[in-house]
Amino acid sequence: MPACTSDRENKLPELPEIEHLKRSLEPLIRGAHVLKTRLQRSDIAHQPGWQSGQEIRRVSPGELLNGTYIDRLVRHGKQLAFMARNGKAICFHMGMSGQLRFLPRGTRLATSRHVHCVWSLRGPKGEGRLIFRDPRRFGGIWCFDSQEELIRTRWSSLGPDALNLQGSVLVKLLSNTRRSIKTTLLDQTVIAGVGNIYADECLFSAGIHPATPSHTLSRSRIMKLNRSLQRILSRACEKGGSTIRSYVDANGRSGSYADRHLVYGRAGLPCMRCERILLGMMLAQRTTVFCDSCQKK
DNA sequence: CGGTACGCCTGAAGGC
DNA sequence: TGCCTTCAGGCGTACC
Repeated sequence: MPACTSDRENKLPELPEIEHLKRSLEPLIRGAHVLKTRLQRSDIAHQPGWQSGQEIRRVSPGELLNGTYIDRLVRHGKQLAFMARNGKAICFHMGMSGQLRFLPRGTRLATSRHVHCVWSLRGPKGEGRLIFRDPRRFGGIWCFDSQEELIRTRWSSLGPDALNLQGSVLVKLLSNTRRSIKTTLLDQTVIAGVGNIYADECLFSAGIHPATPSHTLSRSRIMKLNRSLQRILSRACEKGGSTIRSYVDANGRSGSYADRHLVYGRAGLPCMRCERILLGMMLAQRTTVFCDSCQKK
């Protein structure tokens, strides 16, 4: 039996990866004075009102928090925001391959390819540069004049954060949609933060077939699903998220959760629970792996 | 409402 | 060995 497939671990940073990133960045940049910003690729930064095809409004250094202080880091779902002392806010989405790295003064990045924005900071642990790097450019930076505007215009369309979600809330969210449970879990406007890896993992853990129509799930099965979701997400947050080649934390370290994946990336391999061969299917245009024996509709 | 498809983008991996 | 093709993924959007 092969130990593992040639797991093409190239998946997006989901909630646990972003939460771990937030925790690793906080001691380095919370309270930091932003001394200088350099936007290398203007199309990676967005402002409300800017739409592709229209005239491009240049994002100014001030909008990237130049001259002010980073007071707080806030995560919602897969998105991370810096709240500044002057009231402004910037929000990051890492897409598939986004990285935020803090480089203490004197250290260099192995490659500066695909570095789109650089902030020079005087932080609580000393000076350094914060870099945003995103080879695939599915991610981006959104600039807001106020924190209220970020929440009103960008985060209001997201569902409640998946971490510490109450089971009874999940019951309510799933009750009025006929879509498959996997599709619903991936919909950020329903629940914020669940991506393909953790959707498959928590459905396996809860014994629920991914194609089950959401509204047919009993209250007790949804409560069980939520317990699985909370356990898997919180454990992954502590471990630093999945080991995904493209994900690294603020210090450049990758996560260590991959060895705990029971279904993700294991289609065609034996189920860890019953040893039957795990099946793969496409659901919501995404690779889905499940055990036909352990997971029921 | 839900489902299906596409484009965006790069690098890993597989075939030859 | 190196070139070429395929594929993965979130998310916005279009269309049935």
